[in-house]
Amino acid sequence: MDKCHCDPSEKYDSISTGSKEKNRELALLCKALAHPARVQILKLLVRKQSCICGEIVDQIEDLAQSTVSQHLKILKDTGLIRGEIEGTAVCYCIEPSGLRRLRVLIADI
Amino acid sequence: MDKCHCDPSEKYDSISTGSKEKNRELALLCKALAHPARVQILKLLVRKQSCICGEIVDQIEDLAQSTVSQHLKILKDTGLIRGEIEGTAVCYCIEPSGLRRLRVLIADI
DNA sequence: ATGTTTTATCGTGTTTTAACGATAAATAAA
DNA sequence: TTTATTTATCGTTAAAACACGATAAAACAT
Repeated sequence: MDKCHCDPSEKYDSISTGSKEKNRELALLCKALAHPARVQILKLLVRKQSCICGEIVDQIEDLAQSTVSQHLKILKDTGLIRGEIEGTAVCYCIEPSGLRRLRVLIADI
Repeated sequence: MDKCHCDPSEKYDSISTGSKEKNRELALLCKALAHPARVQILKLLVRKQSCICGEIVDQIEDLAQSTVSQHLKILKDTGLIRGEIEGTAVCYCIEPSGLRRLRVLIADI
């Protein structure tokens, strides 16, 4: 609860808020994690370092299969996970570069 | 592009994806950053360690004053920034605990 | 007291997200 | 070949996000 005073000596022009592109990129990654189910899926895949097939659907309780499938698609399109067809099932796993990128951009804030 | 095989030996029950509450919390923080303008505002306030009054509106080009105000409100409600009335202006600054929390939860993934 | 500046809020329209059931597509099993 | 299993996609509905102009509220200046 400390005070908060403006310092007019600092010029705004001299402050870079990073490239527009990076901001957009971070916003997209964050949007992908802007839903509890997607956070849960990502964590699940991080912890089970080998990948998980469709039982993700069972883990995410209270959501229909089609809904979970949508969430998986969002994570995949954002580059945070990867899916590979394994017979009749599909095997999802972390896309490490995506997660790394997220961490870098967050650190950049 | 390495292979991706399921390991049926790992039991899903034994894997914790963190408390539902934490997942929800991270999702909310991420949602707050799920828009480029909000990312930009946050970065601006981090870099200018003393706070900035309404010129944020000028920095965020192409958005109306009322829209920027909405974004500021979202960041404030999420606990990432703080606003304090300073005469007729309002002075925004980072809420360090919020950003710290975000970093912790991201690291937790 | 009156007018000006700054910011928040309201009302509105548009777009995007979220969720579901139903169904299609692909493979495996019978 | 037929049937079952698994997953993605389609169509729909409801809710939330986004953006804007207009306006209200508060403090300052005249």
